[in-house]
Amino acid sequence: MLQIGEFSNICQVSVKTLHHYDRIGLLTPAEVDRLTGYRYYRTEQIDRMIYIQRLKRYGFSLEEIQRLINISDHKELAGALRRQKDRLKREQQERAIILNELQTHISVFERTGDIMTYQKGYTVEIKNSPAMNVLAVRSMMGVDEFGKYYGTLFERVPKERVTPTGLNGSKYYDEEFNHESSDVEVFIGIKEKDKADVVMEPCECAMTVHHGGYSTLSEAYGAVVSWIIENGYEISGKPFELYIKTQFDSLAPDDWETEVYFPVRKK
Amino acid sequence: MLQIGEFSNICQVSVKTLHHYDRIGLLTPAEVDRLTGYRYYRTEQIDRMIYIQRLKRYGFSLEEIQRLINISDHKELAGALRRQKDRLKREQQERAIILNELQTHISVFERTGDIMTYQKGYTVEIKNSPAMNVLAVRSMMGVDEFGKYYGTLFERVPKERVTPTGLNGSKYYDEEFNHESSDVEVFIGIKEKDKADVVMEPCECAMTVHHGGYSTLSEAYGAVVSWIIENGYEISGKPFELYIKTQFDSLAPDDWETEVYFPVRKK
DNA sequence: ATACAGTCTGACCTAAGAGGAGAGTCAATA
DNA sequence: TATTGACTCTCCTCTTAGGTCAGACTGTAT
Repeated sequence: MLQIGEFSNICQVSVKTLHHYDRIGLLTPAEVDRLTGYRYYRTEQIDRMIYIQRLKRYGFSLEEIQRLINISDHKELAGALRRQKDRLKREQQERAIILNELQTHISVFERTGDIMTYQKGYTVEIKNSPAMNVLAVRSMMGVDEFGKYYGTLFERVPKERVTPTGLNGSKYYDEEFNHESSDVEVFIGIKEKDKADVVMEPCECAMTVHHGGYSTLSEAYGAVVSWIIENGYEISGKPFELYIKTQFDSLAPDDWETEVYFPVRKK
Repeated sequence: MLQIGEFSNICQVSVKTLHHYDRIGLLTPAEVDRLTGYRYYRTEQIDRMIYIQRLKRYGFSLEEIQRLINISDHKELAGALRRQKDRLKREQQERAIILNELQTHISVFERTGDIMTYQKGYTVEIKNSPAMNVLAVRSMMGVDEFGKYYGTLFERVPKERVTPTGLNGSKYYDEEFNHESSDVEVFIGIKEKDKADVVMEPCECAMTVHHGGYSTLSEAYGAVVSWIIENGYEISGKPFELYIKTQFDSLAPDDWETEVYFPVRKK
């Protein structure tokens, strides 16, 4: 039987952590002295502790670890691990993009001496949005679900014998911003007007082109809205984006291109 | 003047976030109605908000962002950004190692059907630790500072005209485990006994070899301690590690090799 | 006048422990 | 046997970056 201090040492975790795990029932000591409350652990519990630490390194929360430990089905467990692996991979990619961005930002800053230069490069102009016939689906969705919805749209292409124009985008219906779920319509342009879900008429828009990954798209939005206010226009409709160059053109995030449109009218 | 809702929309942050930033003084509205408490923002503040969001993406805390915004010196700011870049890079590397580990773990699990197999592979044996004469430095340090201390040791090699044996390691004096700072002695083996800081005599040890990155070293410790208890030995001294194959042999983490020693005696 | 959307403050909640206070416990020494 | 010092206990507060109500105002449109 090991005292909590010895056990903590062996497993390389703090006593505080063991207290915590006991409280939440993730790893309860093999024995607890009724009188003194002292916790005693068995050597067999080291394995469990090490397993827990490993799952924690893999990025699972303690709550998830609880569940994983109680899974007896091999396939279920393997599935959970594989999903976590995919999650980690996606996160790695996102962070790689951010790192790249930071690197660029630093070099721009060192050349120009202005920390804002990097985000001020938007040229906003008034332009008629293109007329488009689109297949569209509108729903509450998180940013990471866009792909799913585009999938369903592209599945309809052969079924409904329509011809994609290659011009795809999404429109934001939200009044207030929310990260997890927004009211978004994603759409793909098609040639056949009669088969379209929605016909988007051209309208006067303030527009800019965003270069780079989507994590900085809000800067383009900010730039356009600032421009609209400062130039005596007002917003007259919901904004939308057109994805001009994307990952599907096998380009790196740095080379992606997105057009941001805000319908406007002169005040 | 923009209401908080409009401003939140433009900048793609929630109203709550704006409340929060106001409270901590990171971004206070240009005007607050004395009577109603309503917050009003100016369009110029969009830039600042966007800058804040950008720094947040770079991984700075709000507190750090406060400080960064008030830095007027270019070099200082560039330095902070570069340090952050290095931090992100290091984290990326660590996560890449973990991802690799998880991948291996999954494939081992799918082959063996046992989730523990991966961490049970330690062969513990009784062995005399090698006699060593070492240059050593002992201090309270965090895991990430090891490199620094090794640097100071290697600087002494030419100065004191000693001959490294290539056998390097560290010894842990802590009773209780602590992540941020442990009482550690790092040492490098040298040939000259008379010039050594410490002469490590051979002693009976329970020993195992750990393959892979250092994040899982605690599993080797757990394995050895378990073995010691189960095989009727007791720990008679402080444990230490010898780094046999490391990054300095230009190997990937998977191929690193570390020997873990625990001085023991038969009970 | 009323409805309703927008906003306010304030209180409590999150994950995974860290830190500390004050009290009790264990084993070895004087 | 008494005491010391190390170890452990419970309980409390604190951390980040906001999210989630509740209850009360406010502003505008009908």
